[in-house]
Amino acid sequence: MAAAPFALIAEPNRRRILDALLAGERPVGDLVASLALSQPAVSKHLRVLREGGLVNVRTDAQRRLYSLSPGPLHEVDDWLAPYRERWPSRLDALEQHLNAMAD
Amino acid sequence: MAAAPFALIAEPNRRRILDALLAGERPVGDLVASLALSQPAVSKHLRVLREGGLVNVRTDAQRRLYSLSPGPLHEVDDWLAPYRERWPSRLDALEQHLNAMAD
DNA sequence: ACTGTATATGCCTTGACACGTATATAACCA
DNA sequence: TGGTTATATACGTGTCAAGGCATATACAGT
Repeated sequence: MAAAPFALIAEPNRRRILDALLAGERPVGDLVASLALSQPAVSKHLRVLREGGLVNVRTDAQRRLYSLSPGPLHEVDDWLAPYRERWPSRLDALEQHLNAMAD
Repeated sequence: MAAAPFALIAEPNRRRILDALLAGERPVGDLVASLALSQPAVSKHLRVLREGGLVNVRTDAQRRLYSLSPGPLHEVDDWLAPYRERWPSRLDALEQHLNAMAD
């Protein structure tokens, strides 16, 4: 049951997998090598990402090449929009700091 | 131990709390009323959000007024940046559809 | 067919977390 | 002080997800 993208990117290792795929498609073995994680663990994350529509797979002989499919991240971006408009400026940060000191 | 913003916004009810705060600061009771959730549950979410720096509290007599502090969401936005550049166009979506049909 | 390589799945354990109920704390008011 | 309102914490419970190890599956080369 394809999880929401929010939950998908909550897992640090999954974010690292996605980050690794930014450079282009990669076989599972490559990902295992770059994340200090067991091969089954990586395969399971890839499955979750696949079911969530964040990655695609392509079969190449025994290997399976995973690539990005960032479409669903759009939902996160959309949700973020109203908050982006409320981004704190540096002055706000200073103000918060002073408020914290006043406590 | 202030959780990363990614984990904070993974919880749907927490997102709803943040969304409710977009309109301005609110006492806990208001939030309880708008999310069909027990008061303790809301208080706990607020605690997590507070520790994560996503909300501020202000005491007003017996009430505690929570307000947004969206700064940490910047981290999510930053992480999202490289993916945003890879957003699928409608043509990409068509292509994916065709690829899926070809399987 | 047999072996090796690459990846996926099954099973199990563990830890985290979301929730509710009950209770504590705090501020207000009479 | 006692009672009432508003919110926080303690505690117990159920669920779920992430990880590892073992094993299955798929493909390739001999």
